[in-house]
Amino acid sequence: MSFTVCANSPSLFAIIDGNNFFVSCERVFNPSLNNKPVIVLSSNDGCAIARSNEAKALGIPMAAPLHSFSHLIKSHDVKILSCNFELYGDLSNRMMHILKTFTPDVEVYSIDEAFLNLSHLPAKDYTAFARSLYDTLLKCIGIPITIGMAQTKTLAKVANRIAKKHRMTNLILNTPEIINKALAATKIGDVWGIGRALEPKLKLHGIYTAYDMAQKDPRWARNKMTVAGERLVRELQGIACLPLNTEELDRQNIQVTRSFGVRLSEFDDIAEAISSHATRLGEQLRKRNLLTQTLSVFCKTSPFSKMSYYKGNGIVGFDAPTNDTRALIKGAIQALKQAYQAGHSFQSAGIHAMNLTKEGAVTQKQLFTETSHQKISLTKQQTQSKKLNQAIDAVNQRQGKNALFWASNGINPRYNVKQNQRSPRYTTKWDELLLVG
DNA sequence: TCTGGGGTCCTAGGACCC
DNA sequence: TCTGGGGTCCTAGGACCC
Repeated sequence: MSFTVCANSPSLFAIIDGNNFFVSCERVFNPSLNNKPVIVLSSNDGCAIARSNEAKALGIPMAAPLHSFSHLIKSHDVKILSCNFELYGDLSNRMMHILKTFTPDVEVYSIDEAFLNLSHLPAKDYTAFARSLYDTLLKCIGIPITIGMAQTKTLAKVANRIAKKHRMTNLILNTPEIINKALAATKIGDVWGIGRALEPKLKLHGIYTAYDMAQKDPRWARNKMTVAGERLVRELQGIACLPLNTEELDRQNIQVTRSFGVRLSEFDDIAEAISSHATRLGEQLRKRNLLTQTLSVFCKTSPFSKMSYYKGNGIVGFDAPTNDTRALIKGAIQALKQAYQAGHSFQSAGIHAMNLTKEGAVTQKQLFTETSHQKISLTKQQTQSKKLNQAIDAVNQRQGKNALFWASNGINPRYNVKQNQRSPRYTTKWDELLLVG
């Protein structure tokens, strides 16, 4: 793998992220949650995926399963919410839109984070700019943010982390003294790019903080951690290796995975879930004008169960790349037959589309396997499928998800996830608007 | 009893070719 | 009996992120 240090890279990066983002989204429409411990749960109300500062102070860890802190919920009146990604996604879009009014050089990094290039600003204006960004987002969307600024993305992440810890709205690392102090105060496991597996390995080499890592020779890091290690050391040393990616790239793969509301054993029940996942997948592919050549499907038992763990996989390929829901469902069920094994208590199932291509591009396989006559008849069929899928998408867009659905998804499906505490989708559903009495 | 879901990048190793 | 070496492509799996 080739390795390059970025040429013409911004001389100052900012990372902006929404504080406890999902909790903050909920608080926008429900101020009674302010100043209280609040938790947002993962799909199926499984574990904590966002915590307010008050909930963090109670010692509820990230990704902790609900049952492991149920005693705290009662004793400290912790407010519990199911996740509402439609709401979070919409507020995220609004946040990114506002950021782009400040500068066009925005990289949307995740639902709650964006990198900005601030090189165009005079040095004396950095803090005022950050303050203005904070005030605007709080006023227009109601989401508090934290801003970290430094000469590389990795250092900006360090700045952001420290700012958050000290409840500051922004922090800039702009002198060697401040940078070294910040690095020394950052545990190696808290550095962006160092995960669970690398942390203990680095400690064996006497690296406990980001400062220790920054003292290493990049060649040493490459030897121990391959190209990512070399990049990390250089970034910590202030040499930008990660560019600002302002272009939104096409997805390389799309997956739809859900755990079931209850354990399922029968093939037909799991087939209904997979059929529903294939429907969601089709919607995603069409929204992005993508086609898939290959589908893989899995079903698995719970990894936490005392019973022996089972995961089955199945894979199907299509003659021509497709995003037609009917073809996807048919292929997915075929793949599930390979993955399924009777006698297990299944906990979740998923579908994964790979080898994605842009709609309109003809593959080499099509080019050489179809006569012109076949090509014309296929095109006609594809046109009909496209119209059908478009019509269904339009109805569901207007009338709500699943207003029209495929019978194979099940009339009263047993796979439905639990979402007992979901807030209204205030900003995207007319019948769920906030009412002021 | 109860433990999420959706991504990316990188490498090693096998198959295959000349 | 003696049986190369270098290249590409693909896939699985591990690591990371949010």
